[in-house]
Amino acid sequence: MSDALPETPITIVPVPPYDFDLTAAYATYFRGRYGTDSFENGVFRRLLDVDGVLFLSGVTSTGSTSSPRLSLILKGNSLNSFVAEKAVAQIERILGTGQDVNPFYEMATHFPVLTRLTNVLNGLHVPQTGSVFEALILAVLGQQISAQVAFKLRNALIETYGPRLTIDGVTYRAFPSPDLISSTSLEALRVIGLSARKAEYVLDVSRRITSGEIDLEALRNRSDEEIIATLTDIRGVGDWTAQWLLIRAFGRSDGFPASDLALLRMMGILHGKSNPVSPKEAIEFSKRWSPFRSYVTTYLFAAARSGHPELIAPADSPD
DNA sequence: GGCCAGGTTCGCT
DNA sequence: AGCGAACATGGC
Repeated sequence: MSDALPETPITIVPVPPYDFDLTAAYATYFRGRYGTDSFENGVFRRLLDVDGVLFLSGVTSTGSTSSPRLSLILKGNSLNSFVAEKAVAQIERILGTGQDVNPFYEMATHFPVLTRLTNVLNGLHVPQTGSVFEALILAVLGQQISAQVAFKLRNALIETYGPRLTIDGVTYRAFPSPDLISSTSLEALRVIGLSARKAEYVLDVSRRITSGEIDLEALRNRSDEEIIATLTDIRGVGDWTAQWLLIRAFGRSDGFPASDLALLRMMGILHGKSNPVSPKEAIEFSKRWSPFRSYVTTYLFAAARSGHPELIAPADSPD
């Protein structure tokens, strides 16, 4: 028997409730296509880099939110059961299938503002990035500038440095590894639109990872506090970036990017104000949502981006 | 044309 | 500790 499994569908059973459409849409920032990922016509695709070998994954839903089931098809040149297993694990993490949102929903029943979000966005899990490095670079590129510009910079970086694989006439890209970025120059990074400062951050962290000085993946076993301390020692990483990584790379439940302008504005609206709350107020207020602030943050952004801005409104009764 | 966007660092008090 | 400037680009 052969251990090759080309194009054999693999079944994944997420922890319910799980809304595949919503979660996959979030993974592509509700844009359909975002760098390495696409979600079009019900198919989520991503080019995976498994130990340097590239595979195209295609995921579709074959179940429902309350009884979820996903079908995964892998395509690549050297597919065998060993790498397939790793690829499945990656997809499960990226699509957050193993997360259990029920404890969060239980807490949400105590807060009208949250109940509204969890009702409409029922089954949204928090998508994860392919690696901690990927989340870090995407976050640095997104610092301060508008989502529009961040989109452009991120795509340009992936286009320029991401390894590619062509399947059925379509070229897909994976996220560039630290060593692929390490060998570039500040000038080359500036050409694709990065500021001198962002270029320094990106190059610096890539080289420190390549040299072995930093091991971001090793942080997965550490506490939230240790992760934040280690990350914020890296040039270019402040509290905002570290908190976003807790949410999107480490899958922690209580990340909260308190200096995020969009988040502060949304929380201002929840308070019935037209101006943003201060980071201090936001942290104070958010304590009642602990330890599920990653979910609150994700659901607020999902509401704003997915065509449900009305969900972000003051509660009828105070929280 | 100016100002601000899903921040961070650096160089001042 | 706390504050202001600089940073790149695009949209209003």
